[in-house]
Amino acid sequence: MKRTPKELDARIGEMVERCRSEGMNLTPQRLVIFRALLESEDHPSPELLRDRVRDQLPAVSLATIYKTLDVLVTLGFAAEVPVTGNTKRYDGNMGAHHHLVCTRCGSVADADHASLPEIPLPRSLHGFAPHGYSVHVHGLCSTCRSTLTTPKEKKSWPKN
Amino acid sequence: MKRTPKELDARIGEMVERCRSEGMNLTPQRLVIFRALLESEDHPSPELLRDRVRDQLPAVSLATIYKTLDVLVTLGFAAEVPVTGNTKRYDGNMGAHHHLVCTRCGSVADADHASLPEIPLPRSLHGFAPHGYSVHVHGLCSTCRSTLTTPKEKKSWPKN
DNA sequence: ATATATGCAAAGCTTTTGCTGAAGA
DNA sequence: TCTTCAGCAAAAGCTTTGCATATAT
Repeated sequence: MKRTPKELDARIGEMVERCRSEGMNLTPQRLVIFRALLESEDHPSPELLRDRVRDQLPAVSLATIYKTLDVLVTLGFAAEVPVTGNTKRYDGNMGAHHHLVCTRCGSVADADHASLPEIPLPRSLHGFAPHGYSVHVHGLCSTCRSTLTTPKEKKSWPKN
Repeated sequence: MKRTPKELDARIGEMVERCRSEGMNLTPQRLVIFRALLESEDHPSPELLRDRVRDQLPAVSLATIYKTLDVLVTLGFAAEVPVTGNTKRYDGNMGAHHHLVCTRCGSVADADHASLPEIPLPRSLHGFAPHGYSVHVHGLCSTCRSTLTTPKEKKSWPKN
């Protein structure tokens, strides 16, 4: 998610306020991790996020990354992204938006909610009461599109 | 996904054909697991799927469940569902459809693609070449809606 | 000063892998 | 008979937890 420095600072300010009002400590780890998440546009995994803050927090532990992400999710400043695969991935963009999922490399990019036409949700869907939605668009990201001449290796059968 | 016995048998027939044409063995495990997946409407995890086939395959191992699901995904007869949480979940419904995600219990139900208005996808989205989409509707499932007065368990589906 | 958080290491789960006996074709 | 597969157990990978120390307020 693109963010101006101003928006970024504003968001961090909200988070600072919220930590105070919740009686939580404002640690450098939390600030740096939150900022790194906000500056990421690729829904990083906890491990990747650790790599991104390592220059600022050389001794940070993965456990702290996990705990901080939990805090951010609980406070409503981050969300876990629904993905396939074995690792969690997080999003610091809490506005309504869609996901562009590359079927070739698995990348997940955000697209503004306004980039697709609005869907009028019915009052009820088979007894389900909808209250919002996001579209998962699948296709090819620009990187994969430009390397299409190098076909992805076909999966061979499990040889046990 | 609702399926008539006829559709179910047809689908299993396709899978049988495909196994043969690929030179793969048609084992009772594969048939039973695939059938159980097709009969599930809740996007079961591998472990839950094992529980569901245990009466027919008392000695089945979790490893076989995993391997079979891999095979089904590779052949295009199943798909991993993008979800949050720590366990994979699978879908035997390969037609275009949407997902109704309950924000209270974490259940994921299918909704026919026709249950929501069609979105005209642009040719390109920020360099991304779309080729399909599904909508993740979030809200309350009918079960959670009717038990809203009973704020008992928080989340029952994913174990975390 | 006191409550809260970090970092470490260990534990807990989920998923994958190597191997051997069993079974499908 | 000749592959391929199931089941087991071990390994690998991701996430959570307990605890002692360090830090924020």
